[in-house]
Amino acid sequence: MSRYNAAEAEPKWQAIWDEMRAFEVATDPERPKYYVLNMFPYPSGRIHMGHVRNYTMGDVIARYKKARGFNVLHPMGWDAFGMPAENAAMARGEHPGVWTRSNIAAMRAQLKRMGLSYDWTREFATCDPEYYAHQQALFLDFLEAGFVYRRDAMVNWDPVDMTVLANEQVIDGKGWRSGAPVERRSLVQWFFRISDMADELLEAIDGLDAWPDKVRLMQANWIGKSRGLRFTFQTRGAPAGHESLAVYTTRPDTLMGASFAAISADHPLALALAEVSPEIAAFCAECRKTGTSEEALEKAEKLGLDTGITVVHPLDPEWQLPVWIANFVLMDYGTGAIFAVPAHDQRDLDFARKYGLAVIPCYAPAESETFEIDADAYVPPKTEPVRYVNCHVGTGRMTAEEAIDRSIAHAETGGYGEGQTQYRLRDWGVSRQRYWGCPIPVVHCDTCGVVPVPKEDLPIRLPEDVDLSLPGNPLERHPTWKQVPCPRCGDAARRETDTMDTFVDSSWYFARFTAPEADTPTDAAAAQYWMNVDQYIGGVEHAILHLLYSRFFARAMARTGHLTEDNIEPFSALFTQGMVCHETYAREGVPEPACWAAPEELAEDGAGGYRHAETGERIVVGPAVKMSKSKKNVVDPDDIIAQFGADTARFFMLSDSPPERDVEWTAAGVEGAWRFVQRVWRMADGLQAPAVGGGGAGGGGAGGSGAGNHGVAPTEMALAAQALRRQTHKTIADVTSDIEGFVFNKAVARLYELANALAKAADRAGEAGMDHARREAMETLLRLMNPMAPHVTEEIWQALGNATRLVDMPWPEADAALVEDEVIVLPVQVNGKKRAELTVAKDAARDTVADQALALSEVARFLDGKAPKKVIVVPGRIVNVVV
RNA sequence: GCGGGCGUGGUGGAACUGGUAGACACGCGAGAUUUAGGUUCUCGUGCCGCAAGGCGUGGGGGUUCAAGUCCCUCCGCCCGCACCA
Repeated sequence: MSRYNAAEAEPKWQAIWDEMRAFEVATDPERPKYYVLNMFPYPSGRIHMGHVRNYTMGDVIARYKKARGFNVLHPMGWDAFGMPAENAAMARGEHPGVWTRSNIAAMRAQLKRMGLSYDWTREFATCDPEYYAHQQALFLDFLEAGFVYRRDAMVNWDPVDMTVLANEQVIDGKGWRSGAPVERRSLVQWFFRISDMADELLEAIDGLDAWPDKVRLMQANWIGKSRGLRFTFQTRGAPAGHESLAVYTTRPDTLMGASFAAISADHPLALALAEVSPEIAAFCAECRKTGTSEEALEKAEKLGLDTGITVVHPLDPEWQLPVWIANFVLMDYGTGAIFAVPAHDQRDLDFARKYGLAVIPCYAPAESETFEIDADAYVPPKTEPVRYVNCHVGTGRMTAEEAIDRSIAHAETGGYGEGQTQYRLRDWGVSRQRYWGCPIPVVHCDTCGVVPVPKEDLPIRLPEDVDLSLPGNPLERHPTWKQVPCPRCGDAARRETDTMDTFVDSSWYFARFTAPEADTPTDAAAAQYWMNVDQYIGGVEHAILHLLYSRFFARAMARTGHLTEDNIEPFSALFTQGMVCHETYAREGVPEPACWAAPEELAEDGAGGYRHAETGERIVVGPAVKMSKSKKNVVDPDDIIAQFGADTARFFMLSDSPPERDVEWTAAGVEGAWRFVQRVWRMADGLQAPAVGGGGAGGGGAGGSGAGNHGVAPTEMALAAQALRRQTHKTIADVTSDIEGFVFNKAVARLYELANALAKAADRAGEAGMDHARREAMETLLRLMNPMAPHVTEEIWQALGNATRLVDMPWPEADAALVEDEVIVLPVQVNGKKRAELTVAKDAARDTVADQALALSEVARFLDGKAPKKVIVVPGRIVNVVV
């Protein structure tokens, strides 16, 4: 009996597919298309198991859809700009481009060993001038259309990477990559006007019904729409130019509960006051320090300073409120100023208690006569009716929503304010003071100002000779690169030295894949045919940034003629897969970073545990966590492919856990997948020579019926053969719906079941129809398994004597007559507990079923000769006898 | 704090609109093959019990002929956002 040799077969089949150009596709309006895309990787050097899992899922979908007759676009490329290349360049003295290119070469080779069905002719890297030239063209068109602008802005400055970060890249007040506390600086920056599309981007989320709810919710929260009232206070005692103070509130129904106004330390009024008051200046400086760098905002104490200024309450000219500068008021939301209602807002209450300010309730719990605010603000849900006791638009029970509506109307009628919708989403700052990114194609001229580079001069290439040994922007320091004549007047001018955020690169690559050779960013015909991406697959960590930016980009591209309005939602369906985890091994008694041991450092201790092979320390096995170099719990895909083959790695990645959940990588699990691959191979061995006994288990020399069994009428067919055929066709139906539904673990389970049935059927070789049924089952197994384990299935398919290639075979069709059972087994319950089973015809009448159930001895036992109270028959499901 | 998700054997996980809980796999146990180990094959495996039977989906309560699934309540874990007015 031979053994399947993956090391030999896999490269062979990969070469055959290459030669066939099996996965190269072209626009073909005659055929339906399917575009399946995995989030392209950053070329960090090596692929990891997360990539293997992600790309295997995409490949299953791609191969399956191809078999279903679709013209499948399945491309791969590289998200190749970014900081790590510069860091590596600094560390090794190697040019970022050289480092990146060699990483790409290594990773491409790894991906090829996995047998993924990519159209490699479409490959590109975002650092290719052929790619970023078109990105620059898009930038110019966006600039002309008003989607891009430049302004002086307070930015998040990463002092380690010496670059600006987008709000989205600041996590807990720290740079997402460097982890350094972010500082605030004022710089002139380029922005994409994404906030103008906030409402459109929010509304369209409703239509993304093939996206995970979780992602849709995260995007909606990120955009953060709120409805409220904007109105103006008249000030008393404020410096000139600050006679009024605008505030925004989502609770205008609590206007009567106002006890003070508060402004941000960055508010123009605060800045004006700081000019003349050292005390205020010092306080504002203190606020800014804690603003972003303090990580424990939760514990951050409310700080405030009374400015001495007052404002007049809009509903009562005699009523004046003090104006405080408060550290919890943000300048970049609303107007940077609020009015505070301590009774119904916890922050305001904390502040009021600390500084002895008034607490005035507007509404109270319905049941309470003696209502008092203590340490907790009273904040009932907006949708529930509450008892208003002090409100300018009415008292008594009403919902806050209703009161808010009335309050806005009241303000608009009274002319002191207007309804306003606010968004949390802010414009996307894309300027980065780095070398390894796409240059922004404009020139700064002292006479003409900001001048776009003419498109015929694109790309603006990055200079090759750069000095990366110093912090800061190498383009700024370059001796000649930025010196150019102004495209408009010809005088000496300077190039823009900012490069684009790398999220820009990944915001339109999916469109470029539809025509990677086009001499414009997209090709209309190709984009029309291939877009949108039918299935996008990637990590949930991109749920907000990348996906939101891409949605913005598609709209901006449509409005500048690079896509159509049909393609403003680029990803029709999204799937976010879970991570690949692995146990951790810690050497006992060794402190944290040093304690981690790699699996190969372990030795079994003979008692079911491990010791460290060299030091002998006891090993504490920790829970499975995401694979990471620092925890030393990574498994290298190359090692697995070398040992077991790509099919095994792919099959295991699909088999153990639901795709959206984390999967734990275990040696036992991989071996299980490997055993299954070998088992399928052996089963085919038995089928090749049915006449010569001894191949399969048991059996003996009963074979010999040869091919004559094909076409045996069902009535003549042995029961076992019929049963096998039924199972084969049920498996087709189940696996098909499992793949469609992205439940690969269940599809795998169905394949195991079919294989088990096939193995059992080997005992009955030679029975009428059995050889045919076995052959059908075997071939079906191969065809259903092919998208998951493409090499071994091709190999067996060929060994079975087929001249065709599975890669070209259509998906099997389930015979509806064989999927439905004629006879079914119904569970029979007595008082809800299962007591017996009953075999009946599929379409047996209720009464017949009930009678038969009552006649069963297991049921009669409980009846004791009496009639049952009730008999419930759910056709095709269950019988329940109530006594 | 706000929003979302999850909780099922020793383990990963199945269970469609309420209808046989534990598919499939791993692990474990017994046996067969093998010089031996591994491989392979067969059988068994939720828990208690010799059995009949009983108990079982985080805890408690409810609806129903029937609840992992629906409702109420409590507990635990995970993720996202977070001084957003």
